[in-house]
Amino acid sequence: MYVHTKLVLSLTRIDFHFWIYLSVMKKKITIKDIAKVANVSIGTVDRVIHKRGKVSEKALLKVNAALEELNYKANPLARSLKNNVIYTIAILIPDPEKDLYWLPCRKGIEEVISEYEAFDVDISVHFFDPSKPTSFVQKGMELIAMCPNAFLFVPLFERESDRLLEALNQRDIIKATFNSLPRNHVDQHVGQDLYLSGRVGAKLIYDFVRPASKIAIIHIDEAFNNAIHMQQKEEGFKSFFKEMSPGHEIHTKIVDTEQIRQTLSDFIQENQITMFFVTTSKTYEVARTLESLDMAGTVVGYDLLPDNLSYLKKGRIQFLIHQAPGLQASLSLKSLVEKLLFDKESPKKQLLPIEIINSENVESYP
Amino acid sequence: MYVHTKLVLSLTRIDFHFWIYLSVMKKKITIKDIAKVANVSIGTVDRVIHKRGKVSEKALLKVNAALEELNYKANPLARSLKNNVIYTIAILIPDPEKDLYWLPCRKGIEEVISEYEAFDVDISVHFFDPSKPTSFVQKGMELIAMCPNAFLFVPLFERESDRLLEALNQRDIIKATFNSLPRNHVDQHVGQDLYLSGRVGAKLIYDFVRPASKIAIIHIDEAFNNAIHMQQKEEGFKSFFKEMSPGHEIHTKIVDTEQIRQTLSDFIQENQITMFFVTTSKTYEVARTLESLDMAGTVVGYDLLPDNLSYLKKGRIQFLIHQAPGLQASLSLKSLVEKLLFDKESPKKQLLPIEIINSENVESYP
DNA sequence: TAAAAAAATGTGTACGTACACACTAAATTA
DNA sequence: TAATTTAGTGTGTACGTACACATTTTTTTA
Repeated sequence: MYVHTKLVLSLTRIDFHFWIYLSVMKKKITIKDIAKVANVSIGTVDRVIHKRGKVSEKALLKVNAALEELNYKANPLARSLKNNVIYTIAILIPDPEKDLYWLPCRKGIEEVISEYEAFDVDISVHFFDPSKPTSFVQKGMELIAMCPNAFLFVPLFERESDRLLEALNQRDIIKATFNSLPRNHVDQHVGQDLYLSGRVGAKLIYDFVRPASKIAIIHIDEAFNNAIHMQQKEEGFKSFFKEMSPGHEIHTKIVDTEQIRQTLSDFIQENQITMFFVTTSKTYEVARTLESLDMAGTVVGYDLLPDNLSYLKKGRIQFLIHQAPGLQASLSLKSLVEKLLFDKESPKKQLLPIEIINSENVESYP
Repeated sequence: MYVHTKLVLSLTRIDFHFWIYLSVMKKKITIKDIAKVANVSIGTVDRVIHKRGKVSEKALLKVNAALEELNYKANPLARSLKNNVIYTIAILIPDPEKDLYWLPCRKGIEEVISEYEAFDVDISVHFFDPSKPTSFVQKGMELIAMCPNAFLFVPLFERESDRLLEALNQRDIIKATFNSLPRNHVDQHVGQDLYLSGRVGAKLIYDFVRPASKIAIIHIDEAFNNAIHMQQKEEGFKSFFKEMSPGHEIHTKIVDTEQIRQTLSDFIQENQITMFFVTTSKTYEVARTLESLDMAGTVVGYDLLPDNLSYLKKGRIQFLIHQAPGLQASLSLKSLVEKLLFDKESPKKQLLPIEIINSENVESYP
């Protein structure tokens, strides 16, 4: 990749420092170097590299040999500069105003946007209402119609996501998703293993379990049918207990956000539950209910929302599992940008670590 | 930053699609655009941007106005291309052959190297013997003498690191460190808050504590004097217990790697310790000792070494705190590369999250 | 007021890649 | 053998920035 610059100098005193300087210098291999070594013009080298024919067999051999020998790598900067195209990336995420969970996600995206402000990419963020699948499809279709080079979205709804993907297939748009569940035929997905996530929750609770402890899985959401992610967490959770403590009974409760406090309160008192695995970011609801009932309990749930954090510090939530929505968003966006600008390859499916948060290490998260 | 390209076209059928295409297209602002708007030559614009004078007040005003109005951002690609310099980065880390802990660190660096293979950076990795401070200084001095553009190292030893930093100050070399402890006057440091890290360990153990439990902090290392990081963890640990359970006695034991098993075994039996916070990656030594004594115990320690992982899965280690040496290394190297290539700014001090690992979420770590 | 000096401005070229176009040499046809 | 086609090759220019140098304009001096 590099060659030491050869040089022949009559070493006067002044030249001497120059020589030291140059002897350390390294030089990148360019097509010009290849052309020189293969004894052809840069045009021929270029034709070989891009395989657009019109090259004699003899020249082809020589150029390929030189390419190999000097280990040529095209300069991505020059390439990108010449390319002179502005790539567009459209992003569709749930409205953070409607659900606070998505706030870090927007923040992460905005950071990446300003990071690449000076580059030839045009990134735009759009929101849908997480409680309205139709808003998701509508906004999505609008964006797809504008034919961006890449479309990055949160596949919150199963069927609706597949509809968008179908539309994307018609056009030549890179398909990328993050968070929630990976769909088929997506070019790139960044997320977490939700089944494993459930097992992690189970292990955290298991460490506190006594034979008599009553355990419940709580799902808090308005659109449970579409949210398979909660089901996957439940499966993971149960699989762990099946292995470690097969006899232990585990209650499951789906709670609507309407009259949530009363429902929860009733459920807890009726069944005398003391250990809770909450599958969504609304974990604070359980902590709050326990607090109002003045009951002790072990609560493990999801995400670093302000309300969750305050209960974590008060000791009413023992652990939170961090889904890092911001990181997921920024990672997937970065991958897209670098793929477009420098055609850097990135893994098709990237599962981020499942991070365990307690009252202490929470301080180390931004 | 962008302008919609204006165009006036007589719309024949063929032109129509062309028009649609162009009307969506955006164009980056270049110095050429600025020159046009300010009604001067690009040379003048260039002089304004680089503040090298020889510009009339009138022109300066016009150019600055245009710069402001169009929100000009120099194209980092073109700039870097023109720059045409190969930057060198020298890296000095402990030899992974001598201490397995550093293996992911080397791996992380190698990944970044191949990631930027095609760019104008020349990154070289060098090793020192972590048990020999002199080897650290010697290798370090050699590298500094070669005058790289940046020098990235692990400040494992206090005094010796400061000696290197002094040498670096003589020359115009960017000073970067990761892992261990941040030193003064470094341009960039990536690490973890070790005091907080100790508190996290304390909290993890605290959740299991019964009034009668005997707790010990175990330091396993050969050169404790130089390793302030272990002291910081101890302080953090104790501070937590002082707050939460002031009366609880906490033993502290420094163990040399020589005759380690015997020493540990004796210590544990004599004091009837059941809960252990091990401040280094050699946590497996404690787990192994407990296993051989056939004693139950709670062990919290550091890092995902193979031996630690196997005891974690066996249940003989409850939690590991992940210091992510690989991530620290790759993050700091990336920052350096991007600073040199695109002069992207990065925070002077970056503290990574303290990650808690148990037998389940360990699967989600690479 | 002309000449000289200083200040301001514009032009040209390079970085490395990519591609259009012009060109030369060999192969085919009339 | 000349005219034409075709294969193979080389040259020139653009991308956006940065800087050296040439040129123009203004100011100062004689």
